[in-house]
Amino acid sequence: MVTARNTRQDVVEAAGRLFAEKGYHGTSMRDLGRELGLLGSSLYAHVESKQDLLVHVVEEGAHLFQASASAALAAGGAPGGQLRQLIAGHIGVVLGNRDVVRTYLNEARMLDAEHRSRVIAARDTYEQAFRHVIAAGVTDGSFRSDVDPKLHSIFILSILNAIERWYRPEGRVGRNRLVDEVSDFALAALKR
Amino acid sequence: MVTARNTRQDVVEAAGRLFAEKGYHGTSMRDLGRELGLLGSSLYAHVESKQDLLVHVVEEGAHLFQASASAALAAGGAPGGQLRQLIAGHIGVVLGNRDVVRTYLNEARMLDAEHRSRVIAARDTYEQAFRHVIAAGVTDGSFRSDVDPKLHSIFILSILNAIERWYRPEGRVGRNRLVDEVSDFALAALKR
DNA sequence: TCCTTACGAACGAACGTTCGTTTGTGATAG
DNA sequence: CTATCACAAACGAACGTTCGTTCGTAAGGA
Repeated sequence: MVTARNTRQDVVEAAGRLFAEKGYHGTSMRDLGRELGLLGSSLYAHVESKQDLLVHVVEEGAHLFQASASAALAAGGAPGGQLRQLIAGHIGVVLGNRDVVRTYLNEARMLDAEHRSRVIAARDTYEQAFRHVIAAGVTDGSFRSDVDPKLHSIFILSILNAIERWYRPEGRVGRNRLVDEVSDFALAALKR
Repeated sequence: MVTARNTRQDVVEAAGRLFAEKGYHGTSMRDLGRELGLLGSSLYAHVESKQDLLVHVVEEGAHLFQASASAALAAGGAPGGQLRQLIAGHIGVVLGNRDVVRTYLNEARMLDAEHRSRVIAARDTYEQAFRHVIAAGVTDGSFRSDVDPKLHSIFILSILNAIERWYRPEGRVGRNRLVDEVSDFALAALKR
């Protein structure tokens, strides 16, 4: 394949980029075409509709996080270490797929009701991974007994999901340092 | 018959509501008119432009947070207590002005470059309040010496700004409990 | 020869906004 | 107490533009 023609994946990627930057409703099909050197109408050779593009980007985001949680939990180990794994995995997904993640976090509410509720369900499942690890730590005594697993998982995920809003890879905080800082911050409130 | 006529403030309020719910670009002037029982064109008796509406809602949000920080710091006291005041104030603003805050947090990036940079500057000033209180706590020895004030203020603000995304006033977590949980979570990572 | 890719014109709908007109209301003058 | 007036609020048609999408057609590799 020599010719630099565009594939469906190219379109979805560009959509993730523009949706992240200008929002779903702030991005037109003609904008998206321009990003790929095409006319807006040409995109319909690759994609069913604009909404279809959003669905694909958001579902890719959901899948990335789900896969990350599965990998983090598969290793097993003590709750403290597992939580660190979950945090490191989440940060890896955010930093490795910024546009997809931004779209996943900010534009999922623009989906039609059916797709949106599936995404919300996926998010809840993902949050459960954090909740369960924290609850396990409370049960086995490695975390404080007055910890509310649901609230703490929300707090930790709030920090993790905000990273795309402020983090700059070229800044003074490296990726490993970021993982450590977030983990230490989260665990300080949990450790007995 | 008492015709409930609309004022400029009514329009701005309704705009905050719809911008929060469907996003700036997802809200049309006709949507906004319908919300008030008007035609879209009638709004121009109260407002210069759609962008103008966004400016007013976002600047109201910026002002609310700024006023909250001023009030929290005016009381003085130890860094730990001041941080609690900042957190309580922030949560008060979020819970008392949900739509304005949601628009402030999510739609400010849709502003034109000039207004957007002013909002970013205001946000940075607000974050400085948190940074300075944390730095003061490090200096006077009430917080751990290896705390990075900038990172920790970002983490705390991440938790605070995410509240509008998940908190339900009718849920099991009351407002005072929320303030306590967030404060304890934040201070656990700071206390030596 | 297919099949994929892209074009470019065109569609109807919706967009933000303008404008001349109508409506209701409160103040004022007789 | 009523008639008149000014004015803000709202209407509704219309503007030029952009929207998402469709379709017939052309090009070029497999």
